[in-house]
Amino acid sequence: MYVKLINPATHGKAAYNNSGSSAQTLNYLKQEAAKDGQTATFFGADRDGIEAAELMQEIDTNVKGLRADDAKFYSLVISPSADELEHIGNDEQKLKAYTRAVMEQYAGNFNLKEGRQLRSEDLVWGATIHQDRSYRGTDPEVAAGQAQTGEKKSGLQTHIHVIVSARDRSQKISLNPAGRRQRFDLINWQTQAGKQFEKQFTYTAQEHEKVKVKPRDASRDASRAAKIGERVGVLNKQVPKAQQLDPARVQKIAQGREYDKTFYRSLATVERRAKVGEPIDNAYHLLTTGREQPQQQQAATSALRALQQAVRSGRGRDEQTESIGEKRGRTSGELDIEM
DNA sequence: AGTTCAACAGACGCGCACAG
DNA sequence: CTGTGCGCGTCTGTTGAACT
Repeated sequence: MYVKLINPATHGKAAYNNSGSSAQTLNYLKQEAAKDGQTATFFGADRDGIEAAELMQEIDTNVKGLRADDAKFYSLVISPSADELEHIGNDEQKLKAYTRAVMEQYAGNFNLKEGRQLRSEDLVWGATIHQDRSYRGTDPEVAAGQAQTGEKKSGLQTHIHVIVSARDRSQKISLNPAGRRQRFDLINWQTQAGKQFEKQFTYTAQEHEKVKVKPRDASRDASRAAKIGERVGVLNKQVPKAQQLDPARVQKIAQGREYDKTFYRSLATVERRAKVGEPIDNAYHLLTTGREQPQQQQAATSALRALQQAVRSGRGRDEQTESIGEKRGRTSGELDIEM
């Protein structure tokens, strides 16, 4: 199972521009369906047969609180492998049921304040099933002369397009699946979606059908540590004795943060200050949290904020993930989605 | 009520070093 | 040569608070 969030910026086509009306995107999906000889009707959480115009109305009016250039909706593609489609007999009803389950998971993956949970009925969304895919100019088969742009791909190519509003139904919560991982863990959702298919249809996924998470590469940690040690040494010569840093403690912080960007950014900040003779007495705090000042807690509300802060700084360092979206370096093409 | 601001941290992408 | 990963500058989304 390959579940994808389309990035309109890198995707090139205007069809996925999402900062305005959804008319363009829906129109495009309609056209594509027409090419397959289908008529594009959409389905939602609890009903079928929604017309494009109706969905457009829903999406385009569910934008209170969003700014002019903000994303108003997101385009998702749910793309089972040919084997998976085979397994369920390419059954439209099963695909709909599956999409509904995946959208339930989509809603559930948003981490909201005070542990609020969203259900799919809190979302505004609609989906449509496409049966075919065509070759694109960027496909390797086209480059190799084995296929022509626009030519239909063979085999089962059924996939599902979903349009989901960037605001919840109450228009109070922004729902951006492309943002921070603490807010919405895209990889986790994609993984869940794969497992959902296995569970829902009693299927055992093959390795290549699963989301792969690359573990962090620790092989260079030793050389990182050496470099950091050197930098701390240089830095310590630039500050008065009382402000000098304990190299071992700095190493420990670096290790704890898994040599992430926040650590390096903070280290660079401390170095810059040491160089111009500014005090660096908050160095340990800065290196540990990436923040200059501890969160002050005057009111009860800010206690919660501090807690969230602690949670944030305590986890969520990037595990490196293999690109399953539109990141550079993708060459397989096998799972690439025809829009 | 709605809008703007400031602070912050994660994501993105550039330029570079290095391996094969 | 290409591909990959690194460090870090920059961009962007999210938040609560301070403004209308």
